[in-house]
Amino acid sequence: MTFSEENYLKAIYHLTSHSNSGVSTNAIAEMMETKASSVTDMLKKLSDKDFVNYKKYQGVSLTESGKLEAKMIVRKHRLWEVFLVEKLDFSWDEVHEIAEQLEHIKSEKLINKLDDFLGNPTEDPHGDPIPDAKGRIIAIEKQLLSELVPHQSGVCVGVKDTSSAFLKYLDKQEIALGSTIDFISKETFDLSLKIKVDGKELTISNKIASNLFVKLL
Amino acid sequence: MTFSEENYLKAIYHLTSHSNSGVSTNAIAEMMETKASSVTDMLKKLSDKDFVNYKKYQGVSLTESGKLEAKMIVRKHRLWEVFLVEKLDFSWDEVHEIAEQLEHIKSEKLINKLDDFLGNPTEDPHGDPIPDAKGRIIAIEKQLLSELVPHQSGVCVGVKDTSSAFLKYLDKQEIALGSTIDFISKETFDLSLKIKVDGKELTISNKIASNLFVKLL
DNA sequence: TTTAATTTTTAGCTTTGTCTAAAAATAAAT
DNA sequence: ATTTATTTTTAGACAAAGCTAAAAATTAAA
Ligand SMILES: [Mn+2]
Ligand SMILES: [Mn+2]
Ligand SMILES: [Mn+2]
Ligand SMILES: [Mn+2]
Repeated sequence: MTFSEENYLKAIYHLTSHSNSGVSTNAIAEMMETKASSVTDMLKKLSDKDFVNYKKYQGVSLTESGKLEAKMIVRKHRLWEVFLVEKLDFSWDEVHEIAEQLEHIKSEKLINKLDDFLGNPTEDPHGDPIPDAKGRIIAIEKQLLSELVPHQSGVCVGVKDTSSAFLKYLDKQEIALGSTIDFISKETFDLSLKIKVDGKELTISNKIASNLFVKLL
Repeated sequence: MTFSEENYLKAIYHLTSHSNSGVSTNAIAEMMETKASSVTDMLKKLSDKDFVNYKKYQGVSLTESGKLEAKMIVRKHRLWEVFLVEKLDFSWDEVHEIAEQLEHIKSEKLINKLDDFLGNPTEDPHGDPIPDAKGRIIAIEKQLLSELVPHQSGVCVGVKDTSSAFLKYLDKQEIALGSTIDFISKETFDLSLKIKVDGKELTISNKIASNLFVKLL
């Protein structure tokens, strides 16, 4: 399995994880920042290897083996992110790029030992679940802060956007995983939210709220 | 810098580190398990990028920038080996292959943080020196056990052959880095050595002795 | 239901790194 | 000093992964 094949599987996995229907060539091309023609070429290759179900012009989906492969790459990515944050003291906005490289290291023994070394974490630094060695995922119920109604409270458990810009914004506002968030009121004009973060009042835009996952208290 | 370019630089570095004259195309081909024609192609590319001094038919050597690049790859390789052994509890015969992959991960910050996390080790699990962030190497004086004369004693500080087979043999004989070795006598017929390892008497072949580095007591 | 727009695929080209086979240069041996 | 052997380089081919431009299929619009 080449790096490129692994990256395509991962992209298809992420695109199909929420809407579990087939995914389009263009959607993959956009996510991978490549051209549709390149995607078509790769889909044929992945189809020959039985990692995807592909019929011309009809979108693509992962086979069971393709899904497992994808989950193992995601597992590696997220475990390495935990390592970088917990052991090497990286901040959560710096780890994604490095994990993009580390996720391609091939050694089952390595990743399982790393898993143990980290204490078998179930979530990565961004609150995303880490598949176990068999591909099982423990999904916690969480919802977007933007979907709450005033006077509800929750704990911040994840971010939807994991861009460095967004994560740095959260650092600046002192919003972190584990922060208690009380939803006070919503402004009807721009849908911005007045909230309390660990007791401290703050106003955030709806865009921010729709990228923050909370678990209701 | 591609993985392949990095591997060539590393090979040339290792081939020139002892005999610091130019190295032949064939020698590189043999070390990299590839063909001489492939080597020639790569040497042109590395020469264009000023990593090597290369003139047709006249062997090749590293430029200063090439040597520094090579050292940084060796640094990464050896630091990752320390990580695998010290933190993840791998044995010293398992780490080389994985380090061959990890040495290509690109992030200066990562490797320097890893270095600190490991306590800035100066040697890897096989006793080889780890270049620092600037490429400096602290060489300890050591010699092959096969070069000693009877009644000399030393501490085992390194291995020349790092193959899994050899390392497993040493494990079996309970010879490890740090073991005290007393050289008792040499058999004239086959040059085999009678030694004591931490007080326990043992006979080893000359081939073994010529792959063990000791520091004289 | 034709036409128009969009999406997807194909065809052909490029780069990287590899290979084999042949040619050229160097080294060794008569 | 030739001839022979070895080493090194070149020439040409191939697979992987990407691209552009054109063709084909599908979807949307008129
Ligand atoms: Mn990530
Ligand atoms: Mn993450
Ligand atoms: Mn090694
Ligand atoms: Mn080593």
